[in-house]
Amino acid sequence: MNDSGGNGEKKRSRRPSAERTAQRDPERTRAAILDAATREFAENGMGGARVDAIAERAGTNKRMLYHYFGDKEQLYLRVLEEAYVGIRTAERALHIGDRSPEEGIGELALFTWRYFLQHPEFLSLLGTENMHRARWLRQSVRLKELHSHLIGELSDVLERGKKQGVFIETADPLHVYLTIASLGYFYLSNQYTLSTIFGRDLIEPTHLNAWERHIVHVTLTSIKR
Amino acid sequence: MNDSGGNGEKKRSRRPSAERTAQRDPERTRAAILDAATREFAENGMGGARVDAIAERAGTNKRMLYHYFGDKEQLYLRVLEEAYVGIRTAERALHIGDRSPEEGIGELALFTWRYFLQHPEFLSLLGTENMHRARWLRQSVRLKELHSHLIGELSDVLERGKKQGVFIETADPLHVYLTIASLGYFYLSNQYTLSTIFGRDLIEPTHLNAWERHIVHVTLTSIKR
DNA sequence: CGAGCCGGTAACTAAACAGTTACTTGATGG
DNA sequence: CCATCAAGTAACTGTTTAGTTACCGGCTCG
Repeated sequence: MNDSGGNGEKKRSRRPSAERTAQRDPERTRAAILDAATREFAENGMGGARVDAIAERAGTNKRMLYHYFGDKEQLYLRVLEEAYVGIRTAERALHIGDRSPEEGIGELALFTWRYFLQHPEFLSLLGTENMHRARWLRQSVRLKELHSHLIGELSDVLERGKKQGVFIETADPLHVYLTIASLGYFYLSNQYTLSTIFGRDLIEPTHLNAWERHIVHVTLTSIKR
Repeated sequence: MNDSGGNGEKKRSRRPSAERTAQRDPERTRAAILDAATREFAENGMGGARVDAIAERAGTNKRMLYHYFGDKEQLYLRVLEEAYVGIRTAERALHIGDRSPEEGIGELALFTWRYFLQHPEFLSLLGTENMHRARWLRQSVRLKELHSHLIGELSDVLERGKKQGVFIETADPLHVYLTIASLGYFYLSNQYTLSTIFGRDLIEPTHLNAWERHIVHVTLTSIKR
């Protein structure tokens, strides 16, 4: 991780005047910038995010930001890539093929909903990127292989379900995933306008639980024979 | 509308030198600004939209924009309000209660999908507003009554379906509407990232038609007994 | 030990931005 | 035919912004 390697613990100076300057830690600074940028881009979008605000949130300054990430656009793309890596990595750990087809799909629906719920910044980043017609994501070279695994595994589960006669023949893996993602994404990312216009606080635990059950119900009834 | 009222049609000058300066038309200028602002805000969000760009798109200048709308925030709220009025007005014309319960719900699903498809700027504005946690929509005084009609009419249709034994007893009007809106919104507003990561062009007519049928199918199977 | 490198700071710059002001033009009514 | 007023123009202002530059200080290795 750290190039200057070895005994990284002994760096602390004993001089009392040095207490404001924390020990140097490139990895931590880099991670802090990425984390701060994730929050800033999620809250304000690519256009609305401020480089100064990111530096301040990270407890550092612009010089370091440009040093580690080049410029605002490259930093944004990094944030977006990391967000995708996050969800796809967690998804793989599910192993939805280890259960019965019905349980596997239900599990994926539950996982997706809960991941969205715990990672509002991911939803927001997707929204921003789509407003810009995937301008930056399209340039990404890292994200070609990442998503095929999901569709492949989902496809296997559906095939098994069809052979067992529990799923309809027309069930399509991409459609099933889009259904699950739609129901989670819209409810959460649009909760503020929806709560306002319909006068119901959608983020309340009661409603949240009801919608979780609804997602699983809708997904399964739409593909069950 | 126009304070100086009366005979607004006879204003045209016959002087040939006046051809570059179009006739004065406050209503048209106002509408042009609102239209230009809708596109600019939809494409760039509240933070990313540029007042100069709006004026240029409208074929006018900032002075007129500030004259008619006050400032950028008030203009943005106006755009948002008009967008909501647009969809809710079109929805009312449907009269989903005039058909059988099943047909009524199917009709609402089809309408919503097609409206979203034809008004991408509406979806984008919702996205922007939600990123800001409905900061401006909450301030709107015009939009309290607008949405209750939809839920009321939907509720009636569901009740009728339950009495006829075609719908399950647990079907909830808000859930049904959220299901329909989710499936349309996510597919369209996230089409760019989805097409990129899954390598399938979702805006192609074949896929569009398949998803339209899917929405109706999912909505109805989720509430049918 | 001291040269140089690396993590980090802060002040700066050129451009872009929202909002304003001084002005022009042309229609209208007395 | 001129005083008035509203529609419209364009240049300006103070502030904010992305990106840069000059500098600091401590660690490490020759």
